[in-house]
Order: sequence, then structure tokens, then C-alpha cells
Amino acid sequence: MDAALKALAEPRRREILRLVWMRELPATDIADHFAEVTRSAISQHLAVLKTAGLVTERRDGTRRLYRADRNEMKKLRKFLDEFWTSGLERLREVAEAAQRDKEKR
Amino acid sequence: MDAALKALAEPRRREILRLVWMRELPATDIADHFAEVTRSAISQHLAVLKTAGLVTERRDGTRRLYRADRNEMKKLRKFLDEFWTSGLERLREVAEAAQRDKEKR
DNA sequence: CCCTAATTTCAGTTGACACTTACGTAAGTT
DNA sequence: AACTTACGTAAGTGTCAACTGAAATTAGGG
Repeated sequence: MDAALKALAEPRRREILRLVWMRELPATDIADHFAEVTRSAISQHLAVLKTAGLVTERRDGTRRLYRADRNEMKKLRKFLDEFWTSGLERLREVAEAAQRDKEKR
Repeated sequence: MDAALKALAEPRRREILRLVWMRELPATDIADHFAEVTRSAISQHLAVLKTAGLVTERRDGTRRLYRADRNEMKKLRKFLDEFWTSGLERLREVAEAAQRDKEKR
């Protein structure tokens, strides 16, 4: 999830993820969508997304087809949700802070 | 939202946000939570979080109190949600891709 | 007014990262 | 076998981001 968050911090990678969200696409088609950068750059972005678990790769002859792996995005949402819902976690931290204050005195 | 995503990509900043999620905290208390880095580094992280709209700052004498601004996080959740829900956006992109294919031939 | 506390700001260093160009490679095509 | 297509990988470059240590800033107390 750490890697996924970092991967999504880059706008270009978000755009790529959008492209492969609904359908599988070969690397070339993805790269064609970006006039500003080279194929190589896109290939590297795809690698980042892949190791972050945000996309999966499937080979078909000479081509490589990419598709979003929605599971990782679900985890991200869950992570954000937990900022609200996990009151327990919050309480633990409050307790720890109080402890530190005590030690300081 | 772009800035918020980037801000959260850094683990230290996520931790800070957790600390000020439930309660207001002065910068020093926040910095004390991190033994590994200097006060200065934390101050800079706080600045990033602030310009990203993830925390608010309130001055009280010589101290500065920080607190999470949950609104921005809500926006982030919305952003993630829209990867699923905005089918219209997806359809537009599919249409554009088809157009590009046509032009290629 | 000097002093201390709390905190930011500045200058400089280092490492990470997005990028390009060039090359490598595997699978189809002629 | 030679060629082409569809990619990844390697190496090098420039920029940005996280960090440190020192100086500046701001408020309050003696």
C-alpha cells in the first residue's frame, strides 16, 4: 500500500491507471496516449505500477497487455477510511503521547 | 488534491497526520514523536501538509498548533471512488481510443 | 532591554526519480 | 535467415525533495 500511494503520486501514472481501468491495453497503445514522453518512460511507469500491484501484465506473443488490478485501490480506500474509523488506533496514540509527557517531567 | 496525494506519499507525513487527526498539537510535540529526524525536518513536513490543505495551523503565543483538516482527505476518498463510479469518464476514454485507432489506419 | 523558548527559514548536501538515448531481446513475417 | 514489431533494460542527465546545521523571527518573562 505504501508503494501504491507513492505510485499514484505521479500524475502520469494516474492517467495510465485510468486508461487500463476498464480494459486491457498493450504497452504501445498506452504509450501512444502520451505524446510528450517516450515509450521508454511509459514502460518504466508501467513497471512501477506493476510492482505496486496496481496493474497486472499478461503476455500475448510479442505484446504485453496491461490491466488495472482494482484490489490494490480497494486497499487504498480502506487505508483512508481507517483514518476515521479506527478510533482504537487513535486512542492508543493519545495514550502514548500522555506517557511521553509524563516521562518528560 | 494533487498536492495532497503527493504529501501522503511520504510515510513521515502520514504519521504526522495521524498524530493531529484527533487533537491539536504544537510543533514541538509532533517533532518529539520522531527521534530520527530534526525539528527542522518536521517543520518542513508540516509546511507541505499545510499547503496541501491536509492540516491547519493556529498560533498561540510562541507556539503553533496543528490539526488535521479532514476535508481534504474526504476529497481524496472521493477521487479514489471515482475510479469506479464515473463510468462516463471511462466511456469517453474508450471512445477516444477508438478514434485514435481509426486515425491510425 | 536582555534572555529563553518555540518555531520557521536559509543554504548546502545527498539521494531519488522522471526522463532520454541507445541497445538488447523475443516473437512474428517475408 | 533476415527483417520488423513490440517491448524491456542500461546508462547517463537534470530536477526535485528530504534532510541537517546555523541563523533569523516572534512572543513572553524577568
